Parts: sequence; structure tokens; C-alpha cells
Amino acid sequence: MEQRSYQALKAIKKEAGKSNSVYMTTVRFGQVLGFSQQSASRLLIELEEKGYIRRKLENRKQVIEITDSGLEVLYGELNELSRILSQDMRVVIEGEVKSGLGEGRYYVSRKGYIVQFQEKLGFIPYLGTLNVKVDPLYEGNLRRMRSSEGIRIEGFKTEDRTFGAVKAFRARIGGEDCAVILPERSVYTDTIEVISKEYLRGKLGLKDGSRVRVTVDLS
Amino acid sequence: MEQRSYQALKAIKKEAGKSNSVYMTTVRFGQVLGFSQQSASRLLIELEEKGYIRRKLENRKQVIEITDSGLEVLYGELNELSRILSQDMRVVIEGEVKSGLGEGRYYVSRKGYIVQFQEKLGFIPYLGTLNVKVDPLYEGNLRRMRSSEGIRIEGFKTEDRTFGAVKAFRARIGGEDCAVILPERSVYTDTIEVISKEYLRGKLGLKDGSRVRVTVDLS
DNA sequence: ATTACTAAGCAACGAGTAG
DNA sequence: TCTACTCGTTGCTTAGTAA
Repeated sequence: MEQRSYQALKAIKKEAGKSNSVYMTTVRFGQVLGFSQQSASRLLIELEEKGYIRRKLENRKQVIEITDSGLEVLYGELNELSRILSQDMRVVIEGEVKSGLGEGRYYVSRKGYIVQFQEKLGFIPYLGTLNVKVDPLYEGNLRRMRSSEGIRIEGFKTEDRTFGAVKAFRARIGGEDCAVILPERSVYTDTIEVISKEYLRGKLGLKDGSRVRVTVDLS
Repeated sequence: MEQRSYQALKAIKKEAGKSNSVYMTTVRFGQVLGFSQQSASRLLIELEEKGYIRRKLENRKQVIEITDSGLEVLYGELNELSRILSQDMRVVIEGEVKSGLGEGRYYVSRKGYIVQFQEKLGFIPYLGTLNVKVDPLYEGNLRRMRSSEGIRIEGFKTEDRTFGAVKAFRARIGGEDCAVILPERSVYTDTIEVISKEYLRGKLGLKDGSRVRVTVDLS
């Protein structure tokens, strides 16, 4: 990540707190970063062009909002620094089991994915996914996941269509080994898909609305 | 923390891994940072002047070693970023109980400290400290503590001498509330001092060599 | 080979100011 | 007030080169 953006985003997030958006003048932004108003203004324009922030200019005042992709920069840095400093790279995510529309089953049944699951994760998954709607409290940890590389599962083509690359993370749920699957290119939903050798709903006695805790390994 | 040093130290630590020192030419250092050999050289000189690294120039080659104060920059950034991103600011430290030389008892008995413990931590400590020699595995977490602000306990003067400022962290040990005390200015020993309302050795049945786990709150 | 000095080029910064 | 443009200046970066 290039450095200027990281510093600027960090300062904005610091001011914004949990909400991800904050009213801030260019003068104040400059003060926070130790820059002049002019440089602060230029920097904000750059951040906006890069898609890291959005601004609403309301009667000449501005509300700065960090975008998902801006947050990805911050969580990415956190991941990198944590790894360099040998911190624990496990992250807990809690949420509620919910029903998907069967696409999960469709995707994990594709042979192109299955062979890679076997090869890279060491198991052939039960042909279906457990959908977990992540509790808002764990949003940050979900973002850490999305900002991580994970284990790359290559995309492939069939006669009909192409299947995109996804990334997998080794994880544990209710004492069972599993993996969490995300699209390679970040999609900012609050739902994750868990695969496992076992039929998790059966094995763990889960039904829609059950609360689960998934411990994900980012390393 | 100023930015150039942070980036550079991060790159060095990444190369060095757990050992904190690495053989690296200025050309390679430049490549890693996306700079020329010349800039890399200048940067290393700056880092050395600031005391963040040490270099041994052996027959024109150099081994770069990150100093404690260099690591403090990195762990400080980790703390700051973690706080901004609302990460869990608790850190676990394990180690062995060992005997001090009684200085702990002497210090915590000073009235100037005691009134502040009561005021800022909410308890008057048992007049002695539990010394814990931190397991090397938890060195990183100890560094995170030292790089944190903590709860400031002001220094003071008596007729005889001056007592320096220290910082305290709320913590838990064996189900008991406690606090970990560090000198305000970092001293890089592997031993921490735990204070508590209770006589911990008695209450938890500890003796020299007992393994303990302390959960420290950095926030 | 290596590090690091010097000089020149260039990007980033802030003062002034318009809208 | 506010943001953001222009432009002169500062200071960082690199090429060249010494040791």
C-alpha cells in the first residue's frame, strides 16, 4: 500500500470512529496530519479519485466518508503489521445461520473447485455451504478476512461459463475443521459461506437462526 | 510516529523475521522499499542516528539490527491501528513467578504512589509485587505493553529522593483483578511486576517457578 | 563487490487568492 | 466561512562517482 493514502485514511478513521464518516474541514484535516490546508485539500482529492473516500459537499462544508475500499487499506495494513510482528492471526466471527438460495451448493459442487479444495485444504467438502450472517459486532474481523490473501482457489472455465477465483481460510466451527470461502475480489456483504467435510447443519444440530462462532485463521 | 521511519523499520523487520537482525545490502533495501540504492543508504543512516537500528559493517557488508526503540515504533503503530480499528486491546502474557529483591515492596509502599493507585486503579495494593519473568514466546505482547500509554501514575519527590513516573495496566490473573506496573520510560527487561488488592502468592497459591497467565488490558 | 558523498532534477508543499 | 487553484520554493530523490 502506498504510504500517503494509508496515513491519511488512518487519520480520517481516527476522527470518524465507528461510523466511518465525519465532518471535517480541510484546515482541520491538515492540522491532524501536520499539513497545510492546501495540501490537505489536494490529498482529499487524491483519496477521492482513488475511491478510498466519498465526500458530500454540503453548503461548502464537507462530510468525509471512508469507503469499503478505503477500509480495506487500513485492515490490510493491520494484517501485514500483525503478520510481521508474529501476532496471532486468528480472528473470531459470530453470526446466525441462515438459508442460502442453493447457489452455494451449486458452486462447491463444480469439479474445478472440488479438486482444489482437496489439494489445498485437504478435504472434499460436503456438497453445500453453511451461510452465516455475520453479527455487526464482528464486521471488523470480517473486513480483516477480506483484506487477507487467504488460500487462493483458481477460477476456471467450463463449456457454458467461467467460474471466478475465490479465496479460502482454514477455520473451526463447533470443534469441526472447516473453511470459509470468499470471492477473490471483495464483495461487501455481511454473509460468509462455510464449507466442511461434514454436513455441518446435521453434525452440529444447526438450523436457521442458530448462533455460531467461527474461528478463522488468516495466516 | 513519523512515517518514513515506520515504513523502513517495517521492511527491515519483515526481512529479519523473528531474529530482529538481517544481512541486507543497500541495493536490496532500496528494492524492498521502491527506492534507489542512494536513498536506501541515506535512510539507513537516518535510522541509525535516531537509534532505531544498529549496523555492523563487516568488510563492506552490513548486518542491520533493529533496536528495542525501533521495535517500539512498530509495536506502537500496531497499537494505534488496532485501537483505531476497534480491535481487542487485551494481550496475554505468560511467565514464571520469581522472587524480587524487595524493591517492589519498597516502591509500592510509597504514599505518593498508593494514593494514585487508589484514585486511578480503584484499589490500594497489597504492599508487595508479584514478579513474573515473561516467557520469550510472549515477548511481542510485552513490547506491545511497553509501547502503550497505559494509566499514568505521576512521579513525585520526597525529602530524600525522587520517584519516577510509572504506567499501570488493568489486568487479570487467576480470576483476580490486578494491575501490571512498568516504568514510564521503557526499560527492556523480561520481568513485569503485578500488584493487586490481594496477596497473590497466598490467594492463588503461587510460589517461585509457578507458571501464571496475565491478561492485560491496553486500552 | 560494497557504502555513501555531491550535485542536479523533480515532486511535494504552502502562500496567495479566486470562487 | 469554506474548498481548491496557481505558482514559487523547499526538500527529497536519484545519477554519477569516490572510497
